[in-house]
Amino acid sequence: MPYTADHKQQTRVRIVECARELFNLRGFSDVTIDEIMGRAGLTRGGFYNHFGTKEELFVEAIASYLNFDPAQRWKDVNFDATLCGEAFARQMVNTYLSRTHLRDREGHCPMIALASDASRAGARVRSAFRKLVEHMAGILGNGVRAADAAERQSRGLAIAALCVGGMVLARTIDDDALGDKIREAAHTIALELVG
Amino acid sequence: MPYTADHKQQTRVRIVECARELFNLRGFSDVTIDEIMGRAGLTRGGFYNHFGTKEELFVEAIASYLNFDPAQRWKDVNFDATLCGEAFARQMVNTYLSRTHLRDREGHCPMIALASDASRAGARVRSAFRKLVEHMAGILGNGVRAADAAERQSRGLAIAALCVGGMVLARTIDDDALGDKIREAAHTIALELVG
DNA sequence: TGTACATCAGTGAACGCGCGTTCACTGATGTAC
DNA sequence: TGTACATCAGTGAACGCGCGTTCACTGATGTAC
Repeated sequence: MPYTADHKQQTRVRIVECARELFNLRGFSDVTIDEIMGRAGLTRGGFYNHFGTKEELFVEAIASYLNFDPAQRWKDVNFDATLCGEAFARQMVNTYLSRTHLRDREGHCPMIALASDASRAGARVRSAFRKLVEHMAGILGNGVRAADAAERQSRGLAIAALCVGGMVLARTIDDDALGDKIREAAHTIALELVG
Repeated sequence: MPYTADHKQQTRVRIVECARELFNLRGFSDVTIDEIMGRAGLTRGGFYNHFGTKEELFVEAIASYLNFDPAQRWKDVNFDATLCGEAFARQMVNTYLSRTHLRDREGHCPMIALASDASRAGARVRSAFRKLVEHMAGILGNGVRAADAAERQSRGLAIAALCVGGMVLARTIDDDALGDKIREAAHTIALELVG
């Protein structure tokens, strides 16, 4: 067998990362396979050695964010993966609504820029997207004071909505100062809601 | 002058409405001018009698939502435009996070499905988008109890983020029951935040 | 150890299709007389 | 009032371009001997 055993796998991971960045920047439809492969240091034709279709890559790009490590990408973010409960939820709010996250327009969470593209895509894309929502809302719900499991879930979902919505609006606005106000406003309220 | 004075204007308005609906459904890039004109009962070629470019139509489609009248589109929504202050803000939260609004995937607010497309578009599109955000946050801010103008603005922006984020996630999720839970959770918290 | 071979990740040209935009033309309608 | 005309909203074919996908080929690398 030519090439080392994980050579192809490494290439595949690189393509997925490049795709997630470009999709974040310019959306699923407007990014070409040519560009993605170029960013990964490859050429167009090789794409189909790794993925059956462009949409299959979209699935992977979204799903890959479940393994995202904030501390690795953002040196100024102290992310402690060993925390739990309220402390972990507060940390997630602080990281998600940080200025660093807002400014990283290619590395940020796919829910911020790709929700609409995902809503129009196939079942596997939407399933990957749902897993991100459930993951985030689960962590936030675990950190919240609530009377029962239903209220815990409900508040987790609402705080996730506030985090994502704050970033969506802050990212889109054509006025950096106002964008940062939106981010800060959402941050303040989200922390209040965690308790 | 052939045709009545406002014939062309009426056609233009119809094109803008059809465009907003299609953009909401499938995004700016994936909707063709052919489809938009077809929905408006016209043919492709006539488009450039009304607009210089496809992006110019995008500006109008977003801006047109400022004149949106919920009561006219949604018969089951009682929208009283004469309310003011807290009552008007509560009414906006109730309408925005209603099941009716969530289910109307072509008629809903452009901020829900088109934020990413807008963020990648030109200055005029982004300006139109910002006006929507400011309009909504202004109404919400006016309905909130706050110590000063800055806090009023901040809380208005945060509630707007929660409304938009709740609809973005609820709309994208591939599980109707969970989608509605997200909408309800955001609705509950948004009403609490208005006060 | 060195060499020939087999494998398959990667290449790049080509295909087919569809979209934004242009343009010469049509024909319905308001106006002049 | 009736008719000829001028206007311009609307038509639809055509253009140019770029993208997703395919495919025959290349060449770097691990393996067999």
